[in-house]
Amino acid sequence: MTKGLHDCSEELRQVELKVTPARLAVLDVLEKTNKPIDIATIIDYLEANDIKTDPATVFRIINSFTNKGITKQIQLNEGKFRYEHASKKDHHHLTCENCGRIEDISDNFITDIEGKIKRNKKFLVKRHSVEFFGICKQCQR
Amino acid sequence: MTKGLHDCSEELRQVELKVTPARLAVLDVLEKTNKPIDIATIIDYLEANDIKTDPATVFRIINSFTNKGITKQIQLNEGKFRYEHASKKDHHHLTCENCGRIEDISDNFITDIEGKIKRNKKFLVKRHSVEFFGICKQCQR
DNA sequence: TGACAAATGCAAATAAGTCGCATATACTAA
DNA sequence: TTAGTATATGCGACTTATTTGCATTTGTCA
Repeated sequence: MTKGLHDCSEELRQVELKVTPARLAVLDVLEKTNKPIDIATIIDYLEANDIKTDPATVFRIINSFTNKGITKQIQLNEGKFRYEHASKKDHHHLTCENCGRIEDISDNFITDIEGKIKRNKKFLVKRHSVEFFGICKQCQR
Repeated sequence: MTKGLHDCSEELRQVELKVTPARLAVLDVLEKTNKPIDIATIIDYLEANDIKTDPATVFRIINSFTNKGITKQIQLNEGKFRYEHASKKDHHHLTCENCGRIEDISDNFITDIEGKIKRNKKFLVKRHSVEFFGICKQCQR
């Protein structure tokens, strides 16, 4: 049993989710990928690693993860959701509309704005989604 | 022929889209609503106003509008798109997770960030999506 | 180890959106 | 004003993303 797997088991127990092979495998992809990933990609990964699961199960797993705060649901103006491990520090994405590459940028400005929104609008911000779309360095050549 | 209708016709001609009843009606809902609206709501409105159309047509209309820059596609972490008239000045939304109300806030901070992104990351931002979710004033009581 | 709740697999259902094709309609130019 | 043409629409089928019900399996914990 590797350290990696052990950590993931802990993570599941802490949110009172049973430790199952499918869940460990999904946690595994999320860690390996480190970018917002869609369900189809997760399923491909599981298949490639001979972990037999049903798509419905993967959807259920990801939903339980999101409910428990293990993952965050993200939308990049596609007709589907992507997911990212919630342990990543506050950050946003730069999505290249040409090659699809997704870069991260740190979030060191939204907090101020949320304070402003609270003062001016009396709206209590609980979460935000900040996404940038454009052309990445490589594709500008 | 009302002034309203005439304006909408102009808007369509300017982007080389033929002026049809369905398109005028969709432009009409978009103006009346003034908030990001989903396809189902547009269809409901058309039905309520006895404008006979097929859902496929509405999807096609909205897509052509978005391609021509008449509307903007927006995602509020639902499994679908919403659309908003592009003539609205740069702004973002505050979506209440309790009652669903959508408020606007003006955008007077993102421009700076895009300059920073360009300098630091050499990523050329072409558009952004900035959404806040939380609890609105009314629902905080 | 056995019981029980929770997780999974499978199949079917739903929702959002797309596509092909035949027909209808808006625009253009005569 | 009208005929011709390109475009838009309606309809039906289809795809993709996601959900749900239900029977079965599997973690967990005493």
